[in-house]
Amino acid sequence: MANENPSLSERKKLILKAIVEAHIDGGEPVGSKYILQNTLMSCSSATIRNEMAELEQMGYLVQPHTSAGRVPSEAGYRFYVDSLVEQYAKTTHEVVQINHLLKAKMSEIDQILETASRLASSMTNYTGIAIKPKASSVTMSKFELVSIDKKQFAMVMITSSGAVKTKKITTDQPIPDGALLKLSELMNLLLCGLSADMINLPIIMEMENEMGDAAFLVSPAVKCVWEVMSDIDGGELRYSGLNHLLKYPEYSDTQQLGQLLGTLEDQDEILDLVSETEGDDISVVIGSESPVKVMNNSAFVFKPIKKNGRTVGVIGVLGPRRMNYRQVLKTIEEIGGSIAVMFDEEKQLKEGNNRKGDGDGGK
Amino acid sequence: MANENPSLSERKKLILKAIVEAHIDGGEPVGSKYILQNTLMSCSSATIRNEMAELEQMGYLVQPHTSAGRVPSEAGYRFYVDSLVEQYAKTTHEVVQINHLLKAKMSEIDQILETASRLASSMTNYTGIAIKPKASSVTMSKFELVSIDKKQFAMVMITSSGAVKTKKITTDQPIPDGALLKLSELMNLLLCGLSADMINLPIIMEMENEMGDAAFLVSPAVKCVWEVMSDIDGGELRYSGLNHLLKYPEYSDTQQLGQLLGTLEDQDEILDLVSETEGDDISVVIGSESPVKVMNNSAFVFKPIKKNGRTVGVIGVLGPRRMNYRQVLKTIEEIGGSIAVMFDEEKQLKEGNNRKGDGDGGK
DNA sequence: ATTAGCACTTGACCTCAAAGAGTGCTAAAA
DNA sequence: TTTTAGCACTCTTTGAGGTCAAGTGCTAAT
Repeated sequence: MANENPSLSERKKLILKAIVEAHIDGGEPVGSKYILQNTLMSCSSATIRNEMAELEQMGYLVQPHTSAGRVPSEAGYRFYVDSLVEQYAKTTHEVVQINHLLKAKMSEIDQILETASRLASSMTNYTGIAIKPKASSVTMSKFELVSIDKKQFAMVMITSSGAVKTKKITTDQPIPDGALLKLSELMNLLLCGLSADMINLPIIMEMENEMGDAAFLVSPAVKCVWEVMSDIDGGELRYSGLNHLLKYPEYSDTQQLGQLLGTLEDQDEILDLVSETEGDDISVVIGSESPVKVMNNSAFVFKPIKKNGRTVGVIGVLGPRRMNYRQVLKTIEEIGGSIAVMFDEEKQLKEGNNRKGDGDGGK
Repeated sequence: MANENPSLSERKKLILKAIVEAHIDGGEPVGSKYILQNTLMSCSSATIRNEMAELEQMGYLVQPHTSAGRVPSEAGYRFYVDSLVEQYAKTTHEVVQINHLLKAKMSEIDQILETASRLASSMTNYTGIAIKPKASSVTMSKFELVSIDKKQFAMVMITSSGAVKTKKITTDQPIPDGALLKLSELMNLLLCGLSADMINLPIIMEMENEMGDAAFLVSPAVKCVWEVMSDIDGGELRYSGLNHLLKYPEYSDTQQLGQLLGTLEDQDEILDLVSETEGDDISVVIGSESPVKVMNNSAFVFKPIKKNGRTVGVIGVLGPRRMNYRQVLKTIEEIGGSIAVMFDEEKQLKEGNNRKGDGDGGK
């Protein structure tokens, strides 16, 4: 297939590499003069031109038009990539961060909001937005430990708001018989009702003390609890269906679109905008009614999602100012309503339970 | 604030509404003649022009330039939206679907892939892609039921691949004492090792028979199991960081960008492209090397994610053909490696366990 | 084999005029 | 007093023509 690769002279390789990298960098055709200046070549531009002409004949370069510089062809990129492919090496530094992020799971609310955003986008053909404001003061109301095998168990946590969280925990040593039962009793006794910052060293030490020879289980378990609780906190903004915006000529100016997206990335501005608008009902922000300047040509329809009276998120739709408000309003109302119903069902059941048998895991 | 709203004559309202809707539809300034033709107005264009002039003076309309039609101003949209806001009503038909989608949770693999895609995008400044191919033959290896309150319990399921799934189940009637224990025994006995399509009516009937007066628990529980198992199946494609593409002049042509995104939405083409390329290693598809025509100016770097020897997903980066291959290759390799390590840890632990004590939840 | 110099090609950019769309205004009609 | 018809006016859009700069290919000299 690519049989002539080895037949490239060293200088040709150097020139090809220089062209590819220059083009990657700048995006424009690169001329002989540019190469001369940006690489340490001991020859003139004419020589480079000759080599370039040959490289073009071989199929590695392409001229967009007669008097433009050269651009790498597919084969050119292919050669570059193939000769590069052995070179990359892991930078262990970044790997740690990757690992951390990968292991962080999505919370339940996150998932609902994400799905809602996706839904809103696909139903309206605009961009769906989901915002999770900074929540706080989550506590656990019940723990349950489920053995998976000798060295693994799952921790099931039920939060004060009734959400069920699962974490899988892996230990170095085999788990002694009965240790899980003991640990779960202990956690239900000591950790229920505590917010993340109330779990401190004395509590952990007491737990380790009580656990005896299975004390090694305490640290990872508590760490898990802590992670889950802090996972629930933290404001975030998700959007989906950006591609829909491209259909509208308002955003054919890539500049503006880029700015708008930048604003979305920033998050803070949108979060401000949303938190400014109080009330449970659906809101419509049109153009410069918002403090965000970039949104001059856009409109933003959104609705807070309440759970037990507290705002747990916002879902919405972002589109051109001339968006189909009728449809969007309907859709957001529907999705918001659906989520509210979901939460309401949970709430009613919990209240019913509180009235009948409170304090089953009491502290 | 908007005090003069009621002072609009009926005809003005009608015209304003027509202009807003025409503009929503077409995106261009709308002239008097157009309105005359597209609404059933019994007057001439001159009359409409007069009204439009007045509406403009009132601030509801705006002329981009002297000889263009009118475009609704912010106030115009505001008036339209406000007068519309009471009108939207729920179409209960769609609500059902919304509910269904909202309640579907993300699987663990999904979350990892999603995070990976996000990571890849933010680390490379191109578009991150995560693909979950059609998986199959998931079975459950253990069930555990955890009571939440009188009418709610959580079902913890451990799949054959070791993933932990949780579903919360809400019942109409209070759950009899001991019923959960019985049900969990029954499920562990009858459902372990079965794939989704092997759970059939006879099994369910036997379970209901065994459960006696708590038979009402069986149906929702089995349904849940089934949902979780089919949630794990099904190919899907996620991408994130589309906005990064806007930075590159290759995609400043909104047309092309739109087509490319359309291809991504289609999913099938990309799924084909990926499944065609076999092997564990990182792949680079440059431009028209791929069968997808739209990708002429683009390149796609991806790597399959294996778990226990089976491909469970693909992560990758999509960008302009002149992407920074060095960086992208490195990043994908890193993320892929991190995921592999995560899976490997799980695998090793499971194997260690299998050797020592297999069949703890045996059937 | 390399280099210097020059003619040549071609897209980018600017200007200008013609065309087209839609208005505002005025005067007549209802 | 309100509506309508007609017409001049304004402003964008489009395409043609012309200049400019970039970068090449080629030839002749080193």
